Amino acid sequence: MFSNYKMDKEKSDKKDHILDVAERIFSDVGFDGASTRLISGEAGVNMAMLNYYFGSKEGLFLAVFERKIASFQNMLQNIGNDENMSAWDKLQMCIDTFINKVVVNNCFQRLITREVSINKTGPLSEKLTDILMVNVLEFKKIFVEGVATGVFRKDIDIEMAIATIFGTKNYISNSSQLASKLLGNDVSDIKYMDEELKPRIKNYLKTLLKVYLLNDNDNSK
Amino acid sequence: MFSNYKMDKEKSDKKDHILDVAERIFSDVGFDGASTRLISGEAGVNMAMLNYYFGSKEGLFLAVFERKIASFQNMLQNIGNDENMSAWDKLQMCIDTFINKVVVNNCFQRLITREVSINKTGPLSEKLTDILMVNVLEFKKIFVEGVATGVFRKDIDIEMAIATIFGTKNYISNSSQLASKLLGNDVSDIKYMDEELKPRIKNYLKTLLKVYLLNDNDNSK
DNA sequence: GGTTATTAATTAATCGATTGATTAACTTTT
DNA sequence: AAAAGTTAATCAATCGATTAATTAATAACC
Repeated sequence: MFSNYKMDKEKSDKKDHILDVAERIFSDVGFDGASTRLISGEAGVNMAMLNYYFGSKEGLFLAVFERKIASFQNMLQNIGNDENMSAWDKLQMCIDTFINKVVVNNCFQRLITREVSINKTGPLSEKLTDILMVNVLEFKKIFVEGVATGVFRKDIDIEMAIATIFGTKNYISNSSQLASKLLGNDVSDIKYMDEELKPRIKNYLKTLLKVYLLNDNDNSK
Repeated sequence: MFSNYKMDKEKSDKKDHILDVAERIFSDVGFDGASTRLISGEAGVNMAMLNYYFGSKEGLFLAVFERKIASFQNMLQNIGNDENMSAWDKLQMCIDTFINKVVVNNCFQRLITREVSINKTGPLSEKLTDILMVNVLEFKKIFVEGVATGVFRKDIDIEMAIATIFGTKNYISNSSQLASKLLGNDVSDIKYMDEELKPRIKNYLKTLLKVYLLNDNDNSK
């Protein structure tokens, strides 16, 4: 009983540790660039353990992916299902959640964007796309609600607005080098990221979408 | 004399052909995914020719890159240096040029975005970033001019607006699968791309930036 | 409860395949 | 004859995956 529990916990700890390391390395150098030798080496386990636990390199990658995605989707859905908020409030809150979450895990988000952009029509690429679509659809639901309730203008381009939210964020967080040159600051500096860049992105996106989406713009303010 | 010209032309044709093939393959499967055997095979040349002409696989990649980027940068600069246009007109024209150019070569743009997002601090990644920055700075110049001439509002976030232009476009064009699901159409369908999507992106970006940037918004229209 | 059989976990060594690059021989052009 | 272009063959390195052997943990049995 006790030993059973202990054993399960240790095993899961070890798996989690491998997933932690794999996530970091995948994010840094991409799927192709991350060798199983490097991952197992930095995780301090034998190379064969990766196949023993996850079947293959691709299985390891999917395990990393699935572990990561769950919590974020739950947060979005909880906001979307709140009855007491207007669509605009929901959208603002989702943007906050999105920027908070995704800037912390920006290396992981980079990984996803990169792998999805590869022209492979394999089950891996399909699966990644499907999971990303869940987030997209959460945003879309809010936009549709906003139009239906009259909070948003009727002539907005919902799909493009979604592309702007995700695209703007990706552009900043997907390439540290480019973003650092554009912004004149080191975006890998956590202090700058937390105290300046994150609030700036949030504020910008809200201001931008406010003038584009809302019916009752008060431009004098 | 004559034979010299002929020879140079044939050689350059051959080189160009290799670059054409390499560009397509690099764009489809990424730098790591593209083997020199595959490239040379599809180009119909011996594998050793790639090293003979371009020194290495990385040299070939840079050659592809540099050949591609020149014409686009010239177009942007010509627009930016036009004395007879307002900053807003320039920006609109740059957006048109950008969407036209980049949607045609979307696979190539995808390649750049992907490779730049890899956390390598090598000369290749640096060079890619530098070349991309040239385009970014062209846009920035227009924004700064717009603020200085009073055409744009003074409280706009220039860097973020740039991120929105590039980011929104990238989000649509970097993943065919995701974009197709978001838009409900096959974005790899050239007819749909040319007749519907491209005008839609242009119109959206102009409308969005107009309400965000301009001082004299006529929202009643 | 102690001993043994069974299963799970882990290791080192190695497999075949593929990678980018190079060599030396050969052909064409100058 | 010299130089440039081109080829097939091969290099060493690395890749993901697998094997067989060993150790650790669990179950079964007397």
